[in-house]
Amino acid sequence: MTTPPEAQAIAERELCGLVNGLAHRIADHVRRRAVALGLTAAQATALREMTGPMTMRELAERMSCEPSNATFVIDKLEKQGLVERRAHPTDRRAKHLVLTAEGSALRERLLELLTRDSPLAVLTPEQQRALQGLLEKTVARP
Amino acid sequence: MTTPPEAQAIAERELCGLVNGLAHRIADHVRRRAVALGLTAAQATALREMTGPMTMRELAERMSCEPSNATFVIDKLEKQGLVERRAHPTDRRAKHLVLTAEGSALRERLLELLTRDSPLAVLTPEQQRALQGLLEKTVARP
DNA sequence: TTAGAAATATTCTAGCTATAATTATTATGG
DNA sequence: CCATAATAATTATAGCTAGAATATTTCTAA
Repeated sequence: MTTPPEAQAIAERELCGLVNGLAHRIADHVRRRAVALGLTAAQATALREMTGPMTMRELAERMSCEPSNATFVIDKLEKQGLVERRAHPTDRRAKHLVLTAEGSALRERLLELLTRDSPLAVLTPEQQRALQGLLEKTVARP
Repeated sequence: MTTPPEAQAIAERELCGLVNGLAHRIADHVRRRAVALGLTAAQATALREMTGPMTMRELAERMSCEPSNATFVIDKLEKQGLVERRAHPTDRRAKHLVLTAEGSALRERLLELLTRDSPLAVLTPEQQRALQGLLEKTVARP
C-alpha cells in the first residue's frame, strides 16, 4: 500500500500545522500559569528548563532558541534575583547559571502548576511514550 | 505496570521540550526556504495555510496565532500583491482573503520547496500517520 | 422589535525572537 | 610557539507575537 507523492505532501503540511498547534497550546498553558507567579512565558520556560547548573548555550539548546535570546531572558530572571551568572569552573568564556534559593523555590511552584491540566494529559502514559519516540526520531542529530 | 506521578511529570516536561523542538525545526525549515522567495517565515506560513479563500480569523486559526497577528502578516502580503482583502459575501464584518495570480504561483513554488528535506521526512508514512493521530488527540476541541 | 451580548477585524503597545556583528577566550594546525 | 579557526556570550537591530482596547456588524433573548 503506497501513498501518492501529492497526498504525502499534503499530509506532511497538515502535520506541520498540528505540531505548531500543539506547541502553541503548550506555550499558552505555560503563559497562563506563569502570570500567576509574576513571570512571562519565556521566563517560565527558562525556569522550567533549569534542571541544574548550565551554560547559556545549554539553556538556549534546551529552550530551542538562539543564545542571544537566552541572554535577554536570563537578564530578566537575574534582575528578579532568581538566577545568578557565575564564572564557569573550567571555561572563562562561559557563564555558569545557577538558581538562587528563591529561584529554586519558585521553580518548584511553577512545576507543580504546570502539571495541572497539561495539554498532554489527554494522552495515556503509553501514548505519551509513543509520541516521545516519534518526536525523538525527528529531532535526532545526524 | 503503573508510572509513579513524579516520573510521569518529568516525562511530560521532556515531551514539552520535544514538541517545542520539532516546532522550531519546522519553523527554521520554513524560514530557510522562505528567504529564497523574498518572504519571512511568518509570511510563508500564512501562504502555506492559504489553501483557499478564508477569513482573517480562519487564517489565524490555521496559523495558531492571534487575529491581530494575522492582520500584521496579511498587511505585508497584500503590499506585495500576493493576497487581496475582499468583501465577505455574507458577513460585512469579515474579510474574504484570496490569493492573486502571483500569490498563487508563489505558493506553488513555496510548497514545492517545503517538501524537500522536511524535518518530518525521517518518519515513514506509517509513522507520520501515527504521529498525526496522537497530535489530533491533544489538539481536539472539547 | 430592541437592548444587550457576541463576533470580526484593526490599532496600539509591550515583550519575544532571530540574525549579524563584536569581544573574549579556547582549541587546532603548521 | 604562533597564527588561525572555532566557541561562548553579548549587543544592536529588525521583525514577530500576544493582549487589551476599539469600531463595526451580527446574533440572541426578552
